[in-house]
Amino acid sequence: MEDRFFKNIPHRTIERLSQYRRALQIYSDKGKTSIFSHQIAALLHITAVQVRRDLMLIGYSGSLRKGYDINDLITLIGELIDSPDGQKVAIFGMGDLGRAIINYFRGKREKLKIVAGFDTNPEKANHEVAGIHCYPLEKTAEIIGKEGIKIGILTVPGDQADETVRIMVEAGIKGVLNYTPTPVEVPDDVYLEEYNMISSIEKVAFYVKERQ
Amino acid sequence: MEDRFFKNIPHRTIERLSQYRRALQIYSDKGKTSIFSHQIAALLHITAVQVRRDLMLIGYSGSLRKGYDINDLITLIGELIDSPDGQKVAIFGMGDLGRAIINYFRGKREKLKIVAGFDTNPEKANHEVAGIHCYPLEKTAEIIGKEGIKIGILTVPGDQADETVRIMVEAGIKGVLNYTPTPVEVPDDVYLEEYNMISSIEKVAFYVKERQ
DNA sequence: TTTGCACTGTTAAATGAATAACAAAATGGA
DNA sequence: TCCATTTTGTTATTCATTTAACAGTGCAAA
Ligand SMILES: NC(=O)c1ccc[n+]([C@@H]2O[C@H](COP(=O)([O-])OP(=O)(O)OC[C@H]3O[C@@H](n4cnc5c(N)ncnc54)[C@H](O)[C@@H]3O)[C@@H](O)[C@H]2O)c1
Ligand SMILES: NC(=O)c1ccc[n+]([C@@H]2O[C@H](COP(=O)([O-])OP(=O)(O)OC[C@H]3O[C@@H](n4cnc5c(N)ncnc54)[C@H](O)[C@@H]3O)[C@@H](O)[C@H]2O)c1
Repeated sequence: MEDRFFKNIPHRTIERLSQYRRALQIYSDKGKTSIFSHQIAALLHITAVQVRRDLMLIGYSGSLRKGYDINDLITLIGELIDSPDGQKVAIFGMGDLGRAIINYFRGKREKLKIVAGFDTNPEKANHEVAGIHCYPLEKTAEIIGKEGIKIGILTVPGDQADETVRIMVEAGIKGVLNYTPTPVEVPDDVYLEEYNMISSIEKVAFYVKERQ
Repeated sequence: MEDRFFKNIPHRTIERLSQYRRALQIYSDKGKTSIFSHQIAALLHITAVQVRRDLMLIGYSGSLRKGYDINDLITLIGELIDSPDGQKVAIFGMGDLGRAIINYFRGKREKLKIVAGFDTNPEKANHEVAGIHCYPLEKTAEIIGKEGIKIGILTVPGDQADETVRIMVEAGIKGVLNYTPTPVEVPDDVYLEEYNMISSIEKVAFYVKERQ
């Protein structure tokens, strides 16, 4: 019932909720306790109407004169998008990007923790890399199963992406974030998000060119 | 006239064109010379209709029995999204992420080159970092102007993002790709793209949770 | 030939998302 | 006390994008 309710929140709204939380956190750190829709909007370069509409969809009400209570809203967004017991994340490929992500992620989100890494390089496997234990790829099924890890970030070389994601899925990973430039295949019950940095830069380059 | 024509190609199509090119390159490397719409579609997890529609919009025709000529299509996409003379890119913040991007980007795209880096850290400024010359931030206006750099990638610490982007824009940058978790402000004539890695992971985590 | 098949290319319809429009409520000041 | 102002919450409308429908075409096999 409640699940149903959450299910038909637009994908774009889900993305924005995560961004609202981040922006709200910054405001909160400055000592603010409440915020207006147009202030949130200005931070994210969207309209105030859109902010109000999103908050309406998640059933949050602000007060007419003070706007939205920052801490309440952060809590509510957390209840909606976080898992109550937290979720564990593993990194596949402990190279430059993998390490950068681990360092960046550390301590950022309480409910979402990187707990293991996997690499084929024998110099990395069975050692700590950036403070995370790195396992050899063969141990994937064992560790993923034992730890109950459901989310994997893929940062292996492009030509290893297909094979690695196959191993991940077989081991029980249900959500893959692929930073490789190689598009990969997953079964229907696995959620896949691909991010291609080159495309982002090319898009910026295209619109810069077009505007001149 | 021709510009007009390109202008009303949907933003999402522009994003996909860049991805088509990448996927086509992989196919081409395998020795293939032609490809069907449904094959391109399978690679990118979209429908064949959408591929055909996109290609229609850019005015490319395939042959009925062989599909699309891979090299022709790569060339055409290049003519559309690349600048004929190439575009130069600068990185602001030569830390873990900045270096990873430089290494990753090297030699990937002929028409899009990272040619300079900027950092406030005196140990980095005036040295080579990952094979790119790193300038102190004060030199931004001079170098950006002299080199004619129009695109900047922002990888400084979050609390430096606002100030750094101000300096970039003042120096003449017309397209910003912001990898900082801090949303930034740019004037109307500057194209801004923001990517927030935490939001991507949170989105994956959300949909994994919801499906259980 | 002719028929069936596997494609492409294009127009039409449906879906999804953002924006606009506006009613309702609380506050502070006239 | 009442009015103007400011902001929320919600429905209606517009806009963008995807998906569906289908006509057209060339090839291969009968
Ligand atoms: N560095 C960047 O900024 C950047 C940006 C976007 C995308 N990418 C992509 O991310 C991926 C990683 O980039 P990187 O710069 O970290 O490369 P890297 O070479 O530094 O790291 C790759 C790591 O994966 C390990 N590895 C190789 N095969 C493996 C396998 N089958 N299973 C597990 N681990 C394996 C290697 O030992 C190495 O540690 C690449 O696909 C790259 O194209 C990188
Ligand atoms: N590392 C990641 O995987 C990752 C992922 C997503 C986002 N980010 C974000 O990217 C940014 C950089 O991350 P990082 O891991 O490379 O951090 P880092 O600390 O390794 O690098 C930051 C670099 O910026 C330089 N710097 C500081 N102030 C500057 C200024 N005003 N102008 C120019 N240079 C300046 C520093 O000297 C340092 O070299 C951060 O905002 C981080 O949140 C990082």
